Amino acid sequence: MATPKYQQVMNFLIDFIQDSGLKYGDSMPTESELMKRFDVSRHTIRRALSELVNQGWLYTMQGSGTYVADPNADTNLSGKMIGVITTYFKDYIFPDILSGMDDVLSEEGYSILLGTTKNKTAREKVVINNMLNNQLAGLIVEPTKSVFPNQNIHLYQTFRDRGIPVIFIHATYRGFEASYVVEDDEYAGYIATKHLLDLGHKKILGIFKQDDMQGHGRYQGYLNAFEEAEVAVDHNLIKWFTTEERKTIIQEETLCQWLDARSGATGIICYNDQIAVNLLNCFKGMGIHVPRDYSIVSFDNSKLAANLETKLTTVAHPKARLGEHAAMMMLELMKEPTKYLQDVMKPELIVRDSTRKL
Amino acid sequence: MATPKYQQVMNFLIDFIQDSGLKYGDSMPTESELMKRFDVSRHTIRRALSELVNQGWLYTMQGSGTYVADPNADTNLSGKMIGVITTYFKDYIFPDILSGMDDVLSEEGYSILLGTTKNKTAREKVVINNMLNNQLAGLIVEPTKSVFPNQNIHLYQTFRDRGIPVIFIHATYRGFEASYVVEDDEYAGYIATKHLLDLGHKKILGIFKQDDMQGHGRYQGYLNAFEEAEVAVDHNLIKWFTTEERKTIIQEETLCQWLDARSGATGIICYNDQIAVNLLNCFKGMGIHVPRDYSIVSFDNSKLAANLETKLTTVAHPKARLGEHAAMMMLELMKEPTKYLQDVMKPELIVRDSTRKL
DNA sequence: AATTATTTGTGCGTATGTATC
DNA sequence: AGATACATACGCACAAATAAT
Repeated sequence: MATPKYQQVMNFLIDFIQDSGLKYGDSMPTESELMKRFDVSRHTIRRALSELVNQGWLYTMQGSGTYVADPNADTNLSGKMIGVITTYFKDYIFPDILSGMDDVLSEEGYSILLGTTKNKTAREKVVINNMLNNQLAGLIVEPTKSVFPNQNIHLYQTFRDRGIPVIFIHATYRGFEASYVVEDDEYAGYIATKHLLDLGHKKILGIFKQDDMQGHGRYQGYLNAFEEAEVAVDHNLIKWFTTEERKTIIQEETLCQWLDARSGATGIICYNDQIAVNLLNCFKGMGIHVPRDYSIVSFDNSKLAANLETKLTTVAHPKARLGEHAAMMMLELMKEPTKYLQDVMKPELIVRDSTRKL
Repeated sequence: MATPKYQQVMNFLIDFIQDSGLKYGDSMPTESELMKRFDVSRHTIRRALSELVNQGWLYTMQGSGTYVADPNADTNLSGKMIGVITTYFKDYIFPDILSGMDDVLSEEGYSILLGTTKNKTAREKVVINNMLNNQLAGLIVEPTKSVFPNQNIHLYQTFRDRGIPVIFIHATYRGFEASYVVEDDEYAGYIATKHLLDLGHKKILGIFKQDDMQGHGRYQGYLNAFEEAEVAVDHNLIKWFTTEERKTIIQEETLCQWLDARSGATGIICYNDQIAVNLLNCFKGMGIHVPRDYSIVSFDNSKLAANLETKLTTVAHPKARLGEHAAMMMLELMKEPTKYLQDVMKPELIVRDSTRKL
């Protein structure tokens, strides 16, 4: 015997449920009907049905009938989980994002299953596969190396094939239509640069991250501000760095050279607060004063920015609100998994002590 | 009929497995043996066994027999998860602790299932129950309101009954023997206070948290340092606060009164960096200078402490290392679930600019 | 190396209990 | 109250894999 009869019945019934588009609560044929249709004993039918109940396809009510189960319901034993994949979650803005999500999701009885990729696609693959093995109700992802074509996209597609909503935050993967909640990075870059231009700065250095979409977005905003102000952009003023270089990009020796070769610059747009803090520390050692010698605008408005000796002018990242929005979007998508929702959040400039009028 | 026969058989077999301490791979009685023993049909036995297989207790091999399954093995579909319950995880030290755990656990292919209690036992109960519904390989818990008798302890006991290791971090529940990784809070309070005493301070204010063990531990260390230095303790100098009061405890109006009534004090021991930061901000508005007017020592060495205008002298919390230790302990306990392990980590004093010699 | 007994897997038939409609 | 539908339970037969002889 190739495949046992009860398995044949199971396979038929699964196809039947999917093809005929049965929804939660729709009733299945009775056991005796199935006996006749498949010409097998009641025992065989019951075996098939009970396996399907166990797998979460069906549920039974004694005296009433057998019905199609809601795949997202808590009919199955496992608790409700939302997977969250981020690059990191230590320090900086991730705890706030996660906390915002938790506030919303825990209210609805969901727990967060956490995974970090450290911005490495190899780790991302491992993490996603691990998440696939758990029965998630939804998945929220901060993309890893979002500017590059990602070989893990088919894994995200697998979630959607299973009817599990996927939401990207912070950035998206190009060429992959999906729901997302992002900050308007271009606008952020624009208002940061415009602020310096408005203060009279013309020669403005830019330090941007090369391997995520945020860096590129903020850079584009930088260009837009210059274009609007009808000031020519000097591409020689831009410095790009990668995840791997993020800790070594700001060092006193190289920084000295870089600045000397670009004398006359009076403003700096800094990819984020962390880089800005490193910069300030370096400057301290070099006898460079902010904002006297350089006006600095950075991004994210992390805790650091407000507590430094020279408080940073920075573009506030929505953080907790972004997490909340993503979580609320998830709750919506779980009701209508076929939809794609988008949410672009406007950042806000916070002027502090690191910028001055020329 | 009260309970069906197959369920009676199931219950018996579960007890049998647990009581006789059967391990992974040990063989169960054969179906015919069980038929005789329970005097039921083969059908009933098979029904009981198949349910137990489904629940992950047993596995069968055709022609060979029925065997006890390894609860921690990946025989079951779900990915490997470690539950982590904390009071909060936003800002402050929790991201570091979690990050330390993640570094170790992700290496071994585990994901972290997160739950936050916001220091409320009602929420703790919900979170634990949610975790119980997921098949965890282990549970790491930061206790909620650890000084009070906790009505959720029986829930933690349930985990252990299922052979799932439970580790407490940060604090423990009184009267509940368990594995834990904690900071030596008493020692932390001792070295903080001793530092001020060594600098010549005698009248030292203390601000402590009332509803967790850390506060009490640090307070005890405070007392110990005074005792060792043979200086009498003035209990009037101590201020206690609760979770609910943590945001309002430091306010200019009340602070003024409090300090006036305790004139002559020159040092302050602050429950943690957050309180200390609030204190410094208040002092700024009141024209009080640190360390000129007061020497302040706080605890935790959070990111805040090093980036303030007046860099805080603080007792460094192991943070990431604590997370790593807890994770490594978990890996050990999963091999030997019956053991109880303990790890008390010594904190270290970091002297910065908020203290001075009298 | 082949046979045999043991053990689980598949399948049918029947009877009775119990909840629902 | 009765018909219907699922739940529990017993018994039998044979297949397939394994382990021991």
